[in-house]
Amino acid sequence: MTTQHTDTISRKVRTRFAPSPTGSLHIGGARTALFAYLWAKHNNGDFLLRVEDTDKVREVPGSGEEQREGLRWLGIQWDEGPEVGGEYGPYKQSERLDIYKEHAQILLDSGHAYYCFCTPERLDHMRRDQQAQKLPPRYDRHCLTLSAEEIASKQANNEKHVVRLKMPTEGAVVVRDMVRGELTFQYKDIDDQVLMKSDGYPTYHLANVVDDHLMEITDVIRGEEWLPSTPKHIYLYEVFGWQAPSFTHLTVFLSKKGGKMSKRDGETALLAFRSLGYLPEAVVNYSALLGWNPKTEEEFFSMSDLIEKFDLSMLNAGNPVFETEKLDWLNAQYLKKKSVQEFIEDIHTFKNHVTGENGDKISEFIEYFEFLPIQKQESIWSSLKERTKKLLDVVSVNEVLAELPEYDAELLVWKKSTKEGAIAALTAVIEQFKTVESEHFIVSEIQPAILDWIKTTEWGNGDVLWPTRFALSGLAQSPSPFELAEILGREESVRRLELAVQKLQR
RNA sequence: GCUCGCAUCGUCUAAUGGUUAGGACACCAGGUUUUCAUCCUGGCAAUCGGGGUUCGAUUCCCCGUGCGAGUACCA
Repeated sequence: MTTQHTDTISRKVRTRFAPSPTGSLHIGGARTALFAYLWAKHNNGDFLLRVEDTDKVREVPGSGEEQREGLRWLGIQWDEGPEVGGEYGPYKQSERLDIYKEHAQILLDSGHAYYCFCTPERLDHMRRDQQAQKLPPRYDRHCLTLSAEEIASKQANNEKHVVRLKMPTEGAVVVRDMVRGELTFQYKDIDDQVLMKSDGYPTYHLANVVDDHLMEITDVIRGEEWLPSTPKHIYLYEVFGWQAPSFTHLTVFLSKKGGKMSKRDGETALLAFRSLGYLPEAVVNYSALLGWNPKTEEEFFSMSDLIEKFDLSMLNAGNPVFETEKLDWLNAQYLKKKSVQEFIEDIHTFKNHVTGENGDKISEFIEYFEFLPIQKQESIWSSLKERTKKLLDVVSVNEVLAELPEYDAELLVWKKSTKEGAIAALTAVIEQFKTVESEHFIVSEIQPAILDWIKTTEWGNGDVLWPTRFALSGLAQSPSPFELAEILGREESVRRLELAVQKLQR
C-alpha cells in the first residue's frame, strides 16, 4: 500500500501561522509567518493565525501577545485569528478540546487508534533498552492488544492513559514537498504517535491536522522540523477521509559558527531586532532573501513587491546562515531613503521600544538634543541619518560627547599624512580655536573660518580635519569636527585637542 | 545508531550538458567629498571528494565526506 497525496483542488488559498505561546517569536519563525502570509496574499487568499497552546507546562504567559506584536511590527496582518476573529474559530486550540476529543473517538471507533496506559517510566526504560541495542526507539505496542475488559477495568481504576495512532506496518507514503519534491517514507519506520495526552489535550499531530482541515487550509507552510512527521499527518488525513493540503517545509536559519541559530551567537528573537534599531522593512527584506529570490539581480523588496513576486517554486532547500552584515547594509539603505523628519520620528518610536540600559541611553540622547536650537538639531539629525546603520548606533555620539573614549594615538594620523604632520596640524587648530570668542564658537562661524585658514597653509583638508575630528570624538566615524566642536564648546574642544597632541608626542 | 534532507566565492545567491561560472554583502585598492561615512570605479574570492553516463559535466546517476532536521504524553 502506498499513500500518495495529491495536489489540492483549486479553491481559495488559505495559509496559517500557528505558533506555540512558549516564548519569544524566533526570527526564523517570523520568516515562516512571512512566507505563509506572502503566499496567501500573492493568491488573494487568507492568512490566519492560530494559537497552539496545547502544552500547558511550557506555556509562557504573555508570549502570545508578544509574538503578535512582532508580526504587526513587520506588517504581517492576519485575516482570521486572535483579536480579529473569523468564521472558523475559535483560533485557540485550548478552546477546541471537544473537537479533538471527538475526532480521537472517531479514530478509536474505526480501529485507527488505541488506548495506551504505559507509564512514562516504562516508556523511558523501553527506549533506553532499544538504544542500548542500537535499535531505533519506537513504541513496542504493549497496549495494542489490550482486551476491551482490560481497558474498561483500567479506565474504571482511573489509570492515566493516552490515545495512540495505529500506523500501518507495511507500505510507504510519498510526501510531496514544494521545496524538496517527492520524499518516500516507510510506514514501518514510523512510530505510533500519541494523539491525545493524558491531561486531555491533543498533541500537535492531531490538533494541526484537524484544525487545518476544519479551517480549510490549502497550503501548509511550516518549518523543516515538521518534515519527518508529515507522513503521520498525511496518514491521518487519509483515515479521516480528508483531502490533504499541500506541504512546504522551510529551511532553518543557521548561525555563522554552524548549527541552529542560537542565542549564544547573537539575538534570535524577532523583537530583539527592533530593540537594536533595525527597521521592519529591512528585516522583512533580508529574511525574505534567505531562502528565496526572484532569480533576478534585484536586492530591494518592499512588502508589496514580495507579495507580487513571491512564489513557493522559488524556495531553496539548503539552510542559510543568518549574518547581520547584509542586514546592517539593508537597514542603512532604508534609513538613507528616509527624510530627516521620518528619521527623527523613527528615533522617537524606537525610544519607546527599547528598555533597560539602551533605553536610558536613547532617552538621554533625545533629551540632550532638545536643548539645542531647532536648526542645529536638524543638521545633526541629518548628519547622523547618513552614517547610521542601526538606530541604536546614534547613542554612541552622545557617549562620546559625554566622555572621550580611549583610543590609540596612531589613529590620529590621517592615512595620507604623518605623525609630525598631525602634531603640527592639531597645534595649529588649537591656536585657531583659541582666537574665537566663546559666543562665536558655532559651526556657521568656525567652519568657514577653519576652511579658509586651511587654504592658507600647505595642508589639505584631510591633514587637518581627520586628526581634529578624531581628537574630538575618538571615533573613526562621527559627525563633522565643526559640529562636534560646537556641541563640546571651546574649552572642552581645546582640552581634547591638547590631549591628542600629548598622546602623539609620547 | 536509525530515518529524511541539503551541498556554487567567507556569507546570501544566480546560471548552464559546452559560459571568461553572474550579482549582492563583507574585505582590499583607487577616485569624489570639508575628515569619516555616503557615492563611483576596480580587485580578491566558489562549483566538497571519488567513481560513472557522455564527444563534453559544476549541472544527470552512485558512493564517500560534511552539514542540517527528526527520532517526547514539546511544538
